[in-house]
Amino acid sequence: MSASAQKHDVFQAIADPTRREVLKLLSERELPISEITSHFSISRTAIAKHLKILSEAELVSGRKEGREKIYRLHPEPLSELKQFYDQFWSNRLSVLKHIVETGGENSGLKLIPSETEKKEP
Amino acid sequence: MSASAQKHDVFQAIADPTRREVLKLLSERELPISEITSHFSISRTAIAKHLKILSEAELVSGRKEGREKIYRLHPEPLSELKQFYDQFWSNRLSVLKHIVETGGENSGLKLIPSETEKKEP
DNA sequence: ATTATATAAAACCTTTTGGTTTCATGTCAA
DNA sequence: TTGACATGAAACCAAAAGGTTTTATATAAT
Repeated sequence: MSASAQKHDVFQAIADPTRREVLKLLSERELPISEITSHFSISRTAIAKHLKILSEAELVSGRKEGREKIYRLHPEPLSELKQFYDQFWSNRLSVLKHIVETGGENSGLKLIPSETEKKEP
Repeated sequence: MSASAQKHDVFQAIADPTRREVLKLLSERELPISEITSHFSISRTAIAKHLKILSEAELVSGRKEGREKIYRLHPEPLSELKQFYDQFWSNRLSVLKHIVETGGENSGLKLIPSETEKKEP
């Protein structure tokens, strides 16, 4: 097992709000399709398709138990999100550049006076 | 400024690989459309559309300078990604649950023997 | 054996996406 | 003022997304 052709990647998988909701549901406990469906206003078939996409992205897996299929979350691939995020926001020169260039506006970070400067006003 | 109707959100914006590449490019320095286009094999028009989507998600902004339009990155909204990621992976009971239930397989985390147990074999 | 549940699979439909090509417009350079 | 850029905007297209409905199948419960 290794190189999977992966028709759907994590980024695509989480692009849809319904799919994000499903993941949230499954983060609490594993659930059969029917129960997942009950949380939404769309058809069971539609949910099944969403689950298929999520499982292609390896974010969930389903096992059949009796007549129902029970899905469980596999949060691992979400680390790609963090990676992507970090590419722009963590320990990166570009962030410093951004802050310097903009003076920190809108950066979510601020250039603040040092401790020593702040104390004793 | 506040409630923006936001036709495209961050998740949708980064769903497309080309768009992710564009963001990467812009993380180095701001660039005019033509130059961005030169990094891809698709038309300038297509790139312009991608930029529109990115700017609807407020991930980039463009200013017109002379005859060219220069785009710059606005990484702030990407924090939504981290938020989403953290929802599943950080400081969450569900993570512990997941680890306990699976014994840590595929979790990216492991249950290892404590220091004292490990020492002196 | 019969019926109700839970899902699977297929066919179909509409809207959105990701592209293209074509034409118009503003700006810089000769 | 005449081109040569750099874009903007519109029309058009094929394929993918997100749904629905219908039909079939396996399993549980009576």
